[in-house]
This record gives sequence, structure tokens and C-alpha cells, in this order.
Amino acid sequence: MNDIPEGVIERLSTYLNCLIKFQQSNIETISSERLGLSSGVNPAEVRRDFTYFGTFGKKGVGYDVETLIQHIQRILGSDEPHKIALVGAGNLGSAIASYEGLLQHGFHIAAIFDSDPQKIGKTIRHLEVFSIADLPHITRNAGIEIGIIAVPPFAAQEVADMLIDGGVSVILNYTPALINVPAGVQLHNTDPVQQLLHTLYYLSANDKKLAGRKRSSIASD
Amino acid sequence: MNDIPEGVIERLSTYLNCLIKFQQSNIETISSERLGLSSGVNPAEVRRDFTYFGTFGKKGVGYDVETLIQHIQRILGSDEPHKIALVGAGNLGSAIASYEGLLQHGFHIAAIFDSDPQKIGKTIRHLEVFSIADLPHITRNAGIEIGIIAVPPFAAQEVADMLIDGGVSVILNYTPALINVPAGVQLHNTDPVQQLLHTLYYLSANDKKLAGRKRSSIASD
DNA sequence: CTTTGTGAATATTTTCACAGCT
DNA sequence: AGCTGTGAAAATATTCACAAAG
Repeated sequence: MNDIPEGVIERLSTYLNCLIKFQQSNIETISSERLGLSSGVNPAEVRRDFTYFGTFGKKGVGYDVETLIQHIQRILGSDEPHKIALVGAGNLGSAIASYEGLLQHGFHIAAIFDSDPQKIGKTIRHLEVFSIADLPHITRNAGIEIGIIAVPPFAAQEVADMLIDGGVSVILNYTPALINVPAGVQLHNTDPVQQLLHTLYYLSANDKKLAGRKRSSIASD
Repeated sequence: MNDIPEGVIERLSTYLNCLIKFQQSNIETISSERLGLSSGVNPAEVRRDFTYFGTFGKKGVGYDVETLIQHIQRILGSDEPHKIALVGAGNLGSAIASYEGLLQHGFHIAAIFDSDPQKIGKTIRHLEVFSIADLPHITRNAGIEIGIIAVPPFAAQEVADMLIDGGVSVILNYTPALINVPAGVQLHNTDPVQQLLHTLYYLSANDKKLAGRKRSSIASD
């Protein structure tokens, strides 16, 4: 019957981000037009996106920022905490561990893993670094759902397999390696190259006619 | 007349990634079916994507991997080198500087910037770290087109403004900050939270009926 | 016999435009 | 007067299905 388009879910997290900024600026009410403007989405689309899940606005007024945030968080599932296993305690792993946004959205790094004996036992941001050998065991025991791979590319598939073995069902791959996962596990690749490549196309040289892109102002990805 | 869908461009960079892996496995010819399988795209769509730019295949045979790679690189513009300004020499910046994939695809970090006097003058991967004050000047002189922001979020907008001042037209924002850019500048946000948020929705609890996602095997983003 | 390239059909997404609520 | 929620229209994207090529 009603299948919710993937684009809707993607935009919902964009709206959430914008709404939180509005909230921080003490804006209490917002119109679809203003929200659309700051997220780069047509106002009618903003309104339709919400109607997939209910009717959250007040005609003639707009949406209550606080309430809308709560609705979106409940829809996405970020109203309750989620545990993350971070694999790789190098520069990238350390950067991710220090990333403030995670905690704000209910994501909680429950364990950090590395294969380097020099790093095992040390702490990063009050979290002990465990041996990667213990990954499946610890991950399963702690009920961790999300894995972030921040290791050298050659080890990426092996790490993914261990995460899956540990019961993880969402994997963020920060490696350029192409990873295979079984159905039921969600894989997201965050490859800077991939992102740069497709922006290149829109760089003037290729843009024979400089066709108007919809990627104009604030948000993307 | 013929406007090329944005999705096509996005998939093209996915194909390129897969094709390079195939090439590394010494596979010389590939069918749309096999390429589609490894990139999670319907074979007919793979074929149609290519026809926007020409006819690259041989009927009854498939596509020559080497040739197809060259075609896609030319289409995207990654057949010629592109210069990057990396702003932020902390953990994240260092990780990006060491990222091997960039060079492989013709991306070349031309300069690194930081505001910390402790870091200015030091080198990362044979590249001197310059003061952020010199950013617009150096960027413009070197003809740098791409900027990567890997600084603390509060400084993100300021850095973006300086990059734009320096003539950059593509910005990769590794910060959770929402950045404003003028039309003509392409902004890509790479926020791990954003990516995690929308995968959450598909985690079983919310998936009332466990509807079949198309995100199944290898590729995504 | 295999696999491309593509018209036509289908499906999905986005946008318009306006009735109806506050 | 202002803005939502939504049918209907328009625009896009995807997939089917098959003729043509090697």
C-alpha cells in the first residue's frame, strides 16, 4: 500500500539537523517554506514528507520546532540510545571518537577496537581500546547494533565480517574498500573520493551549458 | 532537451569504483548484468546510464573494463588532476591527508592549513602546514578548486567563506555545522550522524513489516 | 547464443494549486 | 491573512521487452 520513499527518510534527517539549529537560535515555530529554504527542499515536499507519518503542523501557523524534533526523532528511532563499536584507533578513529554530534543524537560509542598491541589497553576519550580479537564477543554481549570501520582498507572486509559475527546490523565503512555484507545488514560507504567524483561533473568545464543544478545553498547529502 | 538525471552521475562514480576493482582482479570484459549486480543497480539501468553519454559496449560481449573506466573518468572529469585545499591538521585532517584513494583518482592535496601556531610550519605527508590567514591568497594563486573542511564546527562557516574567497567551487564539509554557500559553489556535507540517522529507520524496531530494502549487498552512499 | 541499446510502459517523485483550518 | 494538508498534474526515473549486432 503506502511504501515510504527512501528520499523521505533521508530528508527527515536533514530537517532534524536544521530544526536543531533553529531550536538553538530560540526559534519556536517554523513554516514549511522556511524549513524548506534551509534544507534545500521545496516547501510542498516538506509538507508531504511529514504527511507520511501524521499531521504535525497548525494551519496558518506552521510547525512547533520542539514537537517536530520529537516526532522526527521518534520516526527515525533516535529518541532512544544506540550503541556503536568503533574499529580503528588511528587518526580517523580518534576523530570519530571525539565527534560531539554522535552523543547529541543518542549515539554512544560503547567500545573501541584496534589490532595494534601498542594501542590496546590505552584509552581514547575515557574508553579503553580492546583487541580486535575480542570484537565479536564484546559486541554481542553489549548488544551493539552499529559498527564504524576506520581501519586500513585491506582489513575492512575482515572487520566487517567480525562485526556481523558480533550481531551488528548497521555498518559505516570509512574505507575505500568495497565490502560485502549479507542481506539484513545495512552498509553505508563514506568515501570522500566518491563524493568528490560526482561533484566534479558539475564543475564548469563539463557543464557545457552550466545547467542550473538544484544543489544550491545549504544542505546536501 | 536532454537533461542528465543527477542519479546517473552518482551511479557513474559507483560504477567506476566497481570497475577499478574488477580491473585489479584482471577482469577485462564485463556485462551490464554483472556490473549491475556488484553496484546494486538494475542491468537495464546500467545500460541506459551509459547511453546518455554514448555507446560504449559490444553487443553479445559486454563492456571492455579498461575502456569503460576511461570513458567514465572523462565524463566525470577525473581524467585530469584536481587540486585540493585541506583545512584542519588535526586527527581528521591527518586521516584525510593519508587517504590513498584521493591520489588514485587524480585528486592532489596542494596545501594544508591550520590556525594552531604549534602546527603551522610542520609537515604532514611531505606537505607544509600553512597559516589559515594565508588561505585565500595561496588557494587563488595555486588555482585550487576543491576545499575540504576538517576543523572544529564553530570555525566551519568562516573557513568556508575563506575558501570561497580563494576561488574554490567545491566544498566538502566534514563538520556537523550547517554552512551557507553562494550559488555556484557545490557543498557536500559528510556528517556521520546524518548517515547513521537514516539507517536507524530501517533497523527492525521501526520496520514494522520488515519491507524489503533495496540496500542489500555491496554498494551504497 | 549472448548481450547491447532503446522505444514504450510503468512506477515513483515532485510540484502545483487550492480548499479548509486557525 | 497565513500556512497546512492533499487531490490532481507534471516531471522524472526505472524497468520491461525485444530488435539488432557480433
